[in-house]
Amino acid sequence: MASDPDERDFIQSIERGFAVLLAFDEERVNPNLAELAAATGLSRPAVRRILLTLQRLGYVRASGSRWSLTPRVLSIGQHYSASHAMIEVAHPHLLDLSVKTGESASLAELDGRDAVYVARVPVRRIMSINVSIGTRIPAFATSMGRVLLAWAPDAVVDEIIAAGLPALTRHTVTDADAFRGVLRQVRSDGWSIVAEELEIGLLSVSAPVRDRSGEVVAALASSTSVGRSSVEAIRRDVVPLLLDAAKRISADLGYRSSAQADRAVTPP
Amino acid sequence: MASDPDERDFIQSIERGFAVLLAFDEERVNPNLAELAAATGLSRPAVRRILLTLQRLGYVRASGSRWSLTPRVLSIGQHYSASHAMIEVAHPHLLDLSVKTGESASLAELDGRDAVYVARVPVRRIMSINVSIGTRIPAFATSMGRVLLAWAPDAVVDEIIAAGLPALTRHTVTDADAFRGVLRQVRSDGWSIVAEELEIGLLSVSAPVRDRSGEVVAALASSTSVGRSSVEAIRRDVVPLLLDAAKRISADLGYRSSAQADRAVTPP
DNA sequence: TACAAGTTGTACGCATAGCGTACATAAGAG
DNA sequence: CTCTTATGTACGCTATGCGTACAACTTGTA
Repeated sequence: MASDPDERDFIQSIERGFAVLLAFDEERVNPNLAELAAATGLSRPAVRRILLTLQRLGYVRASGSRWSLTPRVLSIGQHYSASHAMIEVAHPHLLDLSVKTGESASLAELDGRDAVYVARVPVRRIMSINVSIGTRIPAFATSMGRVLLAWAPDAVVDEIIAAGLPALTRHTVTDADAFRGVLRQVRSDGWSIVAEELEIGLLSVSAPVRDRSGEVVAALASSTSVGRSSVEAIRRDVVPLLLDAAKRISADLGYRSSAQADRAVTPP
Repeated sequence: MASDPDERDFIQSIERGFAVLLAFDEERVNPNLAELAAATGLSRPAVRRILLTLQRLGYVRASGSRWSLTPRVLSIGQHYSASHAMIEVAHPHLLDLSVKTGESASLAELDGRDAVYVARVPVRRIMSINVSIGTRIPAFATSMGRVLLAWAPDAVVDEIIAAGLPALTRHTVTDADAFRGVLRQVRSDGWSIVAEELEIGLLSVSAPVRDRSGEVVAALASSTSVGRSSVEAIRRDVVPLLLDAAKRISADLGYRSSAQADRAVTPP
């Protein structure tokens, strides 16, 4: 019933704790004991013990016989931002890019098959898409994801292809060979534009950010919509700004391009 | 050595798992086993088992003998936002308030002694303070915190006073009786302005948001700096806008004011 | 009012999950 | 090449956490 705790050095209770914590979602906003037990596949007494534990730790709260998450769970993510200098370093550059393009700017990292937003400067529009830090999007169908995959180990790409490339819109690249070709193109171009493959109307362009070791650690992106721009306009106007911003973030992270000597070296 | 697992129905391993996860912070960005063991007070084999477990769950990653968090930890907070309709409901109103005031707008909830940002519309300034969703600030010295405390059970206020009211700046209200007086004033005014009590130069004003049961569940705030505004200007210009926005969010949450009939009842 | 259906709380004895001590081993530093 | 400091491994014991089984409530229905 539990997933696969067949390995040594694995603490079952921790897995179970997270299972219960993550069972709170759109489907289960205020679940009761029985619902959580059903959702996690654990016995009711086990779920109860876990909930009482999480309650004592401040992550969940009971109102009658219904349970809900507390804002404490948001704090867990704070530790990520606090422990990754890149996010702070990148922020002024995101802001700068956003001002120059008039569009939202984002930074994402790869986690499994998803790109995860780790920093973002939104643009003030009423109908802005609901994207926040921590939001996950399938890597294969987004510009940020493709940049991350283009420089990722082959095994990662293979695993994503093996998991399947579903057609999220009628424009999504779903053929494995075509997809590998796209990644090769991204690697040679140094940037990726994806038009309406994740969602109709959505355009985004992305470039890699490297750390001091030269490894691609994140993808910088600028996104807009078909109403406001086009693939051609992006290629002409946004790509240079994006590459420049990505280069400056990389430089701030200590990356020294071997191909060309960077003029502005400013780690304050 | 462990904190106090003396109660029944408490799963020690879950507490330990979070202890290790939260030991990653500014102090320990890439800790090794020994550092984490020292930080948590656990034995090295125990920390190792926990790390291997967290690694399998995708929350930490090993690079050599150093460990670091993965962006997966950011996803935990997503479950909070997903399971709290208020955040989505409030967003357009935050945006509207931010546009009207030209300042950042925020929504926070009370968690222990802190106010926790759960939604926010930042203003695009280079020197914007580094506040993001999940950021915690001491409730007693902020306008949002005081609004939340003004309508919180006495026990919560007592506990905060018992924990002490440190002088964070030279303007901070640190006297227990004076503080209770401030909360009484907030309750009768229906809003709170706090000037430079958390940080020199920081001004903020806040008003309560109620759910359908009439309980105060969050605080809406507008914040600015002494260079751009003043307490008098906020009281005159911002308070009416803030109260209006807070009222509309409350209405969207199903709150019906008993004192006065709301004219605009617009749940779309 | 009594019954039924669906809850959550509690007790308890067993198995084993997870514990720490102790030792082996690898990697630098001097 | 030894000393130091780190991480990996083994192992036996204990108490931690497990699920079954039952009790106590609550709520809707006959």
